[in-house]
Parts: sequence; C-alpha cells; structure tokens
Amino acid sequence: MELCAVKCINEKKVKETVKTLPRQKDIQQMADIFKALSDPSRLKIVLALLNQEHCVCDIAAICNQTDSAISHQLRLLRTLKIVKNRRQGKIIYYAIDDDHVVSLINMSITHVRH
Amino acid sequence: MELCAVKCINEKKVKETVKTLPRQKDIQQMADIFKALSDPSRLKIVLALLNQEHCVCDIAAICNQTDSAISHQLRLLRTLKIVKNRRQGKIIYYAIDDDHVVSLINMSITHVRH
DNA sequence: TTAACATATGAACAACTGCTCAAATGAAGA
DNA sequence: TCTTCATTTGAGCAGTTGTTCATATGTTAA
Repeated sequence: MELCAVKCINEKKVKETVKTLPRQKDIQQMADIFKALSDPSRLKIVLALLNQEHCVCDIAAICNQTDSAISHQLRLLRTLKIVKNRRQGKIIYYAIDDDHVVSLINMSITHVRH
Repeated sequence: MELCAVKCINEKKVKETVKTLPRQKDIQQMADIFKALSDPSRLKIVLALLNQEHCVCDIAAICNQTDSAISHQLRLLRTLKIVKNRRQGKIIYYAIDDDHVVSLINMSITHVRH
C-alpha cells in the first residue's frame, strides 16, 4: 500500500549512512552489553569483581543489598557471559569472564575522570 | 539500630574491594552513559550520526521510526551531551558531541565481531 | 498575513526492570 | 538422618522506559 514516499530530505545521505550501519542483530548485541552495565547497582557488582573474585554474600555486603537482589543480578550477568562462577563447598565465587567488558568499563572510568 | 553484624564471610576482602570502587556519583555517571547506549533504537541513532550529521527526518528514515520518536530520543542524547545540534533554516542537524562515546561504541563493535 | 513544513513537546499507556518476600535447592557437618 | 547455611528461584509490585497521538513552536516562502 506504500504511501508517502516523498518525505525524506536527503535520500543520498540516508542511503550512504544506512550502508555503514552494523546488522540489526549486532546492534542488538551491542545494546545488550551496554544495558548490562546501565544499572548502577549492577555496574557496581561488576566493578567489585574487577578487583577480585567474591562470593555472593560478600558482593551483597560491598553493594549494601540483599543476597537475593545480588543473586538475581548475577544471573543476568551470567546469562550474558559477563561473569562466571565456581563452587567451593557451600560458597559460590563469582568473577569477571569477559575482557571486552573490562575494557569498556576502564574506558568509561577515564571518561568520568575527564 | 545495627543488628546482624556477623554475616559477612570475608570481611578483609570486602574492605579491600570497597576501597577500589569509584565514588557512587561516578558510578552513576558511568551507568548513565551506558544506559544511553542500551536501547537498540537509540544506539542506532548514535551509530548513524557516527558516519555523518543528519537532520531529524533523515534519522527517522534511517531508523524506520516516526520523527516524534526520534525527537524524543535526541532530546535525551542532547541532555547527556552525547549529541549536539545546529539549525539551518527549518532543518536541524544533529551530530555526535562526545569522543569518549565514539570510543566506547567502536570498542563494542570490535567486541561483537569477536 | 497565511500556509506549509521541520521539529519539539506533553499526556497517556503498555511493556519492562529491579527489588522484596517467601520458599526451594543443594552442600557440609552433627 | 536432620540441621544449618549460602545461594537460587518465582511471584508480585512500584517505578521507569519507549512509543504513539495530538498539539505546539518556530522558520520560510508566498
């Protein structure tokens, strides 16, 4: 049914730029990583693990949150393969599992510090 | 009223890591930048502007969205100083205004491409 | 003026997010 | 076995987010 058609101001520029865009799938994947780091409490968890591995209840202490809240966030981070865990008896230790995320965070730290 | 106290497993590690954390204000600011890039349609806008400046309705064409939706997103990106705009008659051109964000995005592009 | 056009804005709303609470796992020691 | 402890899970919810729609603003040309 296509109506309208005449609307876009600079069709040439539009086509040029469209060519340079990543595939939608890749854009989604990039957004997913950024989203994982977009919540302050979740970012704080990742920042904490940047220093060294920690068990869930230590992370909760560091972040001033309940174990449950932390566990929910860790699950999300695990799904995105940003963190990994290992069990040692009753305790489960979490650590960073993605070097690219480390780079992203370090870059954003230097950004904040001008 | 402080109760509990005995709970944390490794108080030494906790204190160590707490020392390494950025200030809460900085964590919030980092999260804000990541949040700006965490929505696929907003990220697509920034990716488009990475190539060259565009007017609102061109961006809408590139992103397959209404002018209004794009305008709302651009306002948010402007508030965060990620994009800037200049007027030329009726038309308003938007462009990237933050080099750090460019670096972040380029890094995440190489990430997605392994 | 007036009309046409590009963009911005505000309200409304469905979808999503992060937290809490209660209950379930699963491992270790008594 | 039973109990304790660290962690996980699911439901429920308040708060937030992205979009749409209708309307407003501001610029240009007639």
